Amino acid sequence: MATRAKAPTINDVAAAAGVSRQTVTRALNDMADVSPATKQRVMDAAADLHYRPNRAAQRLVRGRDVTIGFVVGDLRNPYYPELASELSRRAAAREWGLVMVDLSGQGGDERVASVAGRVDAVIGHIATEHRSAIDARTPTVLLADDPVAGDAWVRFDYERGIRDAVAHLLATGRRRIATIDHGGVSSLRMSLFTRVLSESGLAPVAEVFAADTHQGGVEAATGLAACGSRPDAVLCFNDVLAVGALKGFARAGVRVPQDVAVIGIDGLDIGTLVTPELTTLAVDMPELADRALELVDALLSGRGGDLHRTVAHTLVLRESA
Amino acid sequence: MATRAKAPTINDVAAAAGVSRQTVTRALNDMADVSPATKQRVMDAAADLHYRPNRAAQRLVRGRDVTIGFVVGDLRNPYYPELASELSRRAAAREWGLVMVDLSGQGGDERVASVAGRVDAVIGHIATEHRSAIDARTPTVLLADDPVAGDAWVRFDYERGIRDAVAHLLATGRRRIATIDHGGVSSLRMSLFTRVLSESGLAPVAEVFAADTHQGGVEAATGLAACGSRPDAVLCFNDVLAVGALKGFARAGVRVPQDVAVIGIDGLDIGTLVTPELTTLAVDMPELADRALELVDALLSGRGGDLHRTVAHTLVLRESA
DNA sequence: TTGTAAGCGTTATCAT
DNA sequence: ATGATAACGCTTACAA
Repeated sequence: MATRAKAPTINDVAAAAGVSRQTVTRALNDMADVSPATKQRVMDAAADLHYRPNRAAQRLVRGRDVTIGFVVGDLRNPYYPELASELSRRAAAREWGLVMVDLSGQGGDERVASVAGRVDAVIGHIATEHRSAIDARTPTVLLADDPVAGDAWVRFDYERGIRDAVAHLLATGRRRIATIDHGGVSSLRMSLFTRVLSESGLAPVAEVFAADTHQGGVEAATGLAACGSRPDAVLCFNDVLAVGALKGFARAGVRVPQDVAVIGIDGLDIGTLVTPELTTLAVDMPELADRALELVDALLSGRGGDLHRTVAHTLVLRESA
Repeated sequence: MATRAKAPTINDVAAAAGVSRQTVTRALNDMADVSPATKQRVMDAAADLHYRPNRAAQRLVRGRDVTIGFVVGDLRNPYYPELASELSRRAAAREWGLVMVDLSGQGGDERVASVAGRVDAVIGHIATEHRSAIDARTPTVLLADDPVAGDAWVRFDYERGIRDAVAHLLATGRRRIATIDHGGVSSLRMSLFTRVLSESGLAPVAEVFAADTHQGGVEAATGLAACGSRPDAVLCFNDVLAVGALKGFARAGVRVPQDVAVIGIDGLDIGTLVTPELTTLAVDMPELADRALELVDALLSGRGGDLHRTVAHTLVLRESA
């Protein structure tokens, strides 16, 4: 379609039906003042030519509308759908369209660039590597742990949640604490965790890096379970990894939470699907969605003000810790 | 924005900068032949007025493009994101945009209607109640268990999968078989299951209806576990319910698969996250996505032919049965 | 009932 | 380097 010869226009239909463009519009849009016969003739001609009105043209003449793009790393990480669900609901309420782009797989850059070109604004956890793919003029709201200068963003504040988590772990007698991180270097959230831990004179007994998938969590936990001095608590980069860890430990015969406490980050629904249910640092998704859209609004309306927001994670105690 | 006074146009910028429209275009799009001074002046004026090019106009002049809408019942059921992920990838390959609409919550009808108006075609598991909200002229590809006349659709064929499942259950000595269905009346897939079962002279020992959520599954299993003559196998309407059932049984102290076998339908990733891993009737998502887009293509290009496809579910044996 | 004319906001072409 | 002048496909007055 994108490269089809040329789509029939309303003029083609008019010509085929032997009427004017106007009559076609009227017939096709069920407007008054069209004789049944003419209308039928127009409809037939349209069907015949496989005519489809050009949306861009329709919108141009009908007036402005807003579409925003939501860029996600991988739709299969439930974090994104959960956030998307909130965004979708809220965007609809403002009569904004919401386009989602999944960056997993090949050609992420192209996809980011492509969506940026089709929408009025972009929201997303956009990895640094993809940020340059976004046209500088496309209003963008970044969702990130580490704020980036020059853009509108919503950042996450783990401070309070992590302090509560550490306090909880210590209170329940955990001392051999490990982390399952993701990526090549220590993530901000894990660094923060380590720092808070050090305030109590503790240091992680292990810091393992895993692929950001369920399987990565399984493997990381398997390794941890096998290592000589097994940890008695693990903080995971996110819930997906944590759920994987739960499974890895279960397989290795390590009981959670008796032998080891497991804490995730995100507060996803899957945390309640598993047994034991996952204790996690949860983010308030509705709030996150609200903040993000609020910034989009500010960006689109050009009204200045502070384009930065912070949402805090809170500790949700369930069964795994 | 949708109702903002009126957005500044390129003409406003041109006027403000004291140049022609064309110069503005050139300056803003980094084209050649613009003096640095002029360019700067234009940029300033644009920034000043918070000018944003009208996408509809840009698209109109740049040529046709295709956007398809994917209507989902609830993004939080992992089935949808998994399918969306496939669709997204494939749509991108064809240079089609993909808009997702989550129908959960209030105002589903409006949302369906709204998206139908913004896209070139719609794909989705669209409940009968919402179908009428789609403009009759919007090409639509329905994904459903029960084919509906007059539209293009992809239907699911459980026959083979269900036969394999029944054979497996019988071969492993299960005789007291129950179902956890969803909705008010027996779903097609469950009816089929019951029918196949009857061919072996068996009938479900229980048919419970649950809310289509994880929690619904938990409750259904809890009830089944408590009932006097507990089933030794359960087929669930989908994986989300099945995972809930797994949890409900675990809580009730009923072992899976020793005491009861649990089988889901869909083949979602979450089935591998839980312990024991879920045995399920899986659908080939990539294939499903391919078929759906193939039909969209046929619809858009107006080329006739058979607009119906069938994809079969296959039994994936894991640990729960 | 139907047709004519005038845009909608942008980019492309061709002058200047 | 800059500016007229046409499109792009559609809808909405306004005529006929």
